[in-house]
Amino acid sequence: MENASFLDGLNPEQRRAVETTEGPLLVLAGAGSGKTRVLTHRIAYLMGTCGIPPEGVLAVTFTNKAAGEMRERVEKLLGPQTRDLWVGTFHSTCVRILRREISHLGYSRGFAIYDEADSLSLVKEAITKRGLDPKVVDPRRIRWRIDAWKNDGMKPAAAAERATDIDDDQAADIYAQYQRLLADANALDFGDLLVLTVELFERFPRVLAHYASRWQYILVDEYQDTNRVQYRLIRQLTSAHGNLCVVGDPDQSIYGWRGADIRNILDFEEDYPETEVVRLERNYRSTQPILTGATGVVSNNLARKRKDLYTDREGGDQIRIHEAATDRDEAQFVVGEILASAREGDRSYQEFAIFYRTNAQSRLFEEELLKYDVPHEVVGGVRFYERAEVKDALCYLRLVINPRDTAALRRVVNRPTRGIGRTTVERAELEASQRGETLLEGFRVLGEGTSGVRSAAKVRAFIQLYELLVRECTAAEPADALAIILDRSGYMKALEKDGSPEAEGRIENLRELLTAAEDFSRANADSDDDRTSIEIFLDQVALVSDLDAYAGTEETVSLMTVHNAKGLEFPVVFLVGLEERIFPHSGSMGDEQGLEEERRLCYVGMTRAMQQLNLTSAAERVRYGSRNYGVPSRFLDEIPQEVVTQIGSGRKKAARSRSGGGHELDYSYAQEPASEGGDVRPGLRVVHPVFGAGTVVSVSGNGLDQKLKIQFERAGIKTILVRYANLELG
DNA sequence: TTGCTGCTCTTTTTT
DNA sequence: AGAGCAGCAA
Repeated sequence: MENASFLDGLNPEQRRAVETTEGPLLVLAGAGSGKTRVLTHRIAYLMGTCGIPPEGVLAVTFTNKAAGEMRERVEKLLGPQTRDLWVGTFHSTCVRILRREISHLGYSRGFAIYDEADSLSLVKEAITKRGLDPKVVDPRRIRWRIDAWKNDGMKPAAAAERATDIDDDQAADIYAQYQRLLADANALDFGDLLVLTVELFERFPRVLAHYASRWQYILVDEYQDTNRVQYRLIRQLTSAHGNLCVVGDPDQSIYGWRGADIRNILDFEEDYPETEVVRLERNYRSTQPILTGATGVVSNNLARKRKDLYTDREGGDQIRIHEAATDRDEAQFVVGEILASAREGDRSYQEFAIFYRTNAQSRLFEEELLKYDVPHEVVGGVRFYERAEVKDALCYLRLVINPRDTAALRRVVNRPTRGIGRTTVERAELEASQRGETLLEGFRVLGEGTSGVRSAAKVRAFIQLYELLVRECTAAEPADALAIILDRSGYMKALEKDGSPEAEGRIENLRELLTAAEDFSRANADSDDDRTSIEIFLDQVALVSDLDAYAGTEETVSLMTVHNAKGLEFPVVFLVGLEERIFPHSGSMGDEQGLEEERRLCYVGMTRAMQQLNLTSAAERVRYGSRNYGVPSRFLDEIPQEVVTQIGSGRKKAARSRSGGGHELDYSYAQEPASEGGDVRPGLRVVHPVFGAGTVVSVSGNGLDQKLKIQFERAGIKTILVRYANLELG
């Protein structure tokens, strides 16, 4: 392999970022400046030119998808010698380490990974165990607090010590209880994965030494979004050599609420003396108006290092702003634009993306897209692996692997309903805690029950089912194990018997789960991991995000939150719901920090656009089932006006609608009817901006109210109000 | 114990 | 508007 090939096509700064292999390196990479390219070429350069073996490199990315893509791109440069190269998220990397080493910390290696729902139910239990009432002490808030502590690397003792008020005292107390429950269940939550890895390295220097000497070169992507524990982990791993390359952009720091600490990147040069700094400021993605607009917004942040992005792409469309009267109108506008642009601009659907601030906003757009048969893909929202039936199946599997997994057991014991209700579960819990045994043991005792427990026979049957599953599933491949579970538990049968459309959907989801499990086995056939196949499968499932499953290659319009849009790019972007209290979100407007993060989020959304950026808002919006009136986002005013074009109704219109009660129709799109100068009669050929070519079937109404029934070639029969339709003669 | 009804609460964003 | 939950009847 030619040495030069890893540097080919890189600009001088990118090249420097690749070639500076020794010591700490900070790459400040503006949006669209080719940072992924730098990372992949750097890895290839390390291995291909410097002769570093693959196992000597660790690359940490933000999502599993990014990890997969990175590995793929490195393989393209180097060939398939990347097996021992570790690329993963912080969480997946920690899981792999812990599966090998966690026995040092007194957990057993079959530990379960608890997601948010599992963790919440355990917090609830912890609250009760501390003699408090979950209705009074909000479990969600406590969970949030615990998570924040974990992100800061604080264990219960430290949290209790630093608690400054009664609330914190109480939370710290529950935190301690919660950790005991986790330990009893042999389970870790997301935060633990990081915290325990750091603890492991701290307490067992020899274990740390093993990994620190293995990974001679470490790369971290999206460094602006790392939290304190992640920082400490990286510090531990690089203590020996300091060969650390971090890539990030302070302007794209959008996870402060999750514990990301922007100090990590701002203080990097102090924390790692003799840091080389490379700035990537040339943008390869967007046209000048988009870049000017986005920079205009983010430069309103006071706490910001100055940075100048530039692009060679002069010209290009202005940023388009549309202020709709209602949220429904907004959705109609966006979908109408997509349809028109797909036709006239000759674009394929995958070139469009719709970004919103909150998941709940997706619904109207989905409905509208559905109405016009536009293929689309929603990223996020209700996650596949969190759907009730999918999670039920997985909990059976979890229980087979880890009999102490109380959250899984509680979930599964009466699914499908088998007569083991709340009372019986409580009795088993009592039994278990009295004997200091697991919940499963509690059930077992109940099942043997000579005491007059009415449900004893049913519990016994469940225990037998469980033992059967353990025998048949433990050594099986995940897909086979799941099939056995769904069969023997009667789960599938219960759904089939149900027969309702919802049940049909559930069955469909379970089939999809089986397919996913089969795909998994195929992909991991030659894995040299020392976890069992089921273990790896469960680990993966626990840590996948929807973004990971998102392919982005099919002929579909993409819908997602702005957070999920990070790292992606699209030719045409619609950033919607730009209203005060939505974007910026009401929850973040209180303090300057929160507001600045919202602004960065807006910047991230805007800079995803390559050619055309559309920003929309609605004056009136239904929220929580009631009407709300909004004001256009301040971010819209922060965009330099010379790069903006207002489309459709102006702000005056929106203001009128807001103050004037009855909502007025928007005439700005009204065109002269196609009938001008001649009669419209059935048989006339017309072209509609959205539905395309068609033939008039019938005419009704007069003047402005004239309606046409049109048979469209592609869209079927629709009734169209001539006034709004902007029809042309075809 | 189940399943129904009517009430509450939600919404930030997610590895 | 919709989901999730508590409370109640069968």
